Amino acid sequence: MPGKRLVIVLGPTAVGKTDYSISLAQKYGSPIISCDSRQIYREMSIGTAVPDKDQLALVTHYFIHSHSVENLYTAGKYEVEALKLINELFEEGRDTLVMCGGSGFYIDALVNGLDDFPKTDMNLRSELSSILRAEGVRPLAERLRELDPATCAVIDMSNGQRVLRALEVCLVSGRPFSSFKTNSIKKRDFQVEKIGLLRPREELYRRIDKRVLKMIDDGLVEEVRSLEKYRDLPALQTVGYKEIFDWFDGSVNTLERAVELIQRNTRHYAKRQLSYFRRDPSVRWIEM
RNA sequence: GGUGUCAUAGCUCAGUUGGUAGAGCAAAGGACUGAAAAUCCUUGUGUCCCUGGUUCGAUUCCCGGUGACACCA
Repeated sequence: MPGKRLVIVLGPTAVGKTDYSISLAQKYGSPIISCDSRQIYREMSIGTAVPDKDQLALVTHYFIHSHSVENLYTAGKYEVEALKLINELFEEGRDTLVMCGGSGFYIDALVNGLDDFPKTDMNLRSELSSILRAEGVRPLAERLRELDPATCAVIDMSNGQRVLRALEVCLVSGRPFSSFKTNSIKKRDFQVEKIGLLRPREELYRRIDKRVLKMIDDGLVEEVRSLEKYRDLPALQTVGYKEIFDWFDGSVNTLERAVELIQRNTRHYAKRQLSYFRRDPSVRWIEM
């Protein structure tokens, strides 16, 4: 598809991606394809800072509130579903599409593609997870060392989640995790343009602090209460939800303290997003 | 006003039997192939409150000062 272009608006949380992407989408007459691993869940709204009703009315948004926390969602699924949608929209005759989001791994999955790994066995995963919880990474790391030394040389062996995933793939497939990695970039039928939004750190942190207070005013506590039954699902391992759950069960003493923790953890998150995006030389940065 | 305790990293504090100091948190940097708002790694020079004394050497001991807190008046 010559001349087709996907413009991706990315950046740290609270930098102002939503507003920016809406004006861009209006300019190009494009819908917005969201690329956010949490706004995708229909049960979560306030704590994930989804675009509000008025904003959603201005431009069609995809992958906002489109899935349920009850079903595990992954970057791999996103790659397949988003790519399908994008190709359909281009086939309708559009030249430019706007994508917006802060989930760097999802963006990479869409733009470069992930390798084909075997399907996850959830029973095996929960078995390995309980070993990780009870005994730490070591037993998993030792098994991985036998099955896939090449991966051990490359990944951070103190990262339980990484070790677990590699081991899981080895056990499910009977092949080393590393043997699935091709280091290739999948071909896409469109050009990709990445726009990164930036603000001075202090200003970004002020915006984060302020937005968290607004979430509380908007009823975050009630939203989290309504999701208590989902507490252990991966989707609810999310800044803004974890801390309120901790307040419910008393491991955090006061709501004020929970709010402080949400603000701090959101700052940490923004920082991680920045270090993820900064290493991508294809991003064109714009100072807000 | 008197007596006592304390004063060390942005914060909370350890410590140095006298040889110029280190934890947690904060903060900063980084990694990332299906949980990614997840998960993991790295980074600690600071007038050790100020002045003077003792000493080869004082952040450490002593005198005085300043400030905070507590108790007594």
